[in-house]
Amino acid sequence: MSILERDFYNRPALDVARDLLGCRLVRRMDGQRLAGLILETEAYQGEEDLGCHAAAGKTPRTSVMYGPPGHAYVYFTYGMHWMLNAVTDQQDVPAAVLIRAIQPVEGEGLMALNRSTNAGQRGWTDGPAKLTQALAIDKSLNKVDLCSAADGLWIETGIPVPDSRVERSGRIGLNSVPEPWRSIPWRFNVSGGLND
DNA sequence: CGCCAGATCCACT
DNA sequence: GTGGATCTGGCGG
Repeated sequence: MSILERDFYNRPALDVARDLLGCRLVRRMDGQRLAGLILETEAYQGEEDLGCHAAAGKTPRTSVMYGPPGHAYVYFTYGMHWMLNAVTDQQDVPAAVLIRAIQPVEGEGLMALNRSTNAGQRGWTDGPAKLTQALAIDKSLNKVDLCSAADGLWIETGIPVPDSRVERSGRIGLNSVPEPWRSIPWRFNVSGGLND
């Protein structure tokens, strides 16, 4: 295993979003490892990106995005869901990458327990709020350092994903965000999963 | 299957 | 007071 270093995150969100595909998201719970390969991401870059929470400026909620790269930005939405982002780009440039889907590879049993539904394995972690539930991620992990295993959440190198397997599209769920931000192709996903 | 409404609460206006 | 980077179950075709 090799934990991604801070320099990996010290780049624009668009670059980090692309390169996080295939990397291994790891959560330590009760001494056990829960992990999945990242299949889908979205980039949110700067106050000028009207789809980014930082478009509202620096607030208590968005402050972590203005800090150093390589930390977790975990926020609450829709009255019941937690979302996991990785803060990117240099200090004072608010940017982050939303992790939208993973493919479980370690600790599948615990993930199933964390998810209430009895859907197939693919249904455990194929949405941004599903994977946070499967990995027991909530506000207690907001702002933790992803470049260290000390806080129980980090990202390791994984399986390289060639450009031929990467699909791009507009970001999901930005229903009231004006163009071009609503449709700009800042969502990345691995076509067909990683069943190599 | 696809569509739709309900759930539920916090940050920001 | 408003609406959201969502998910789920129920209902109809």
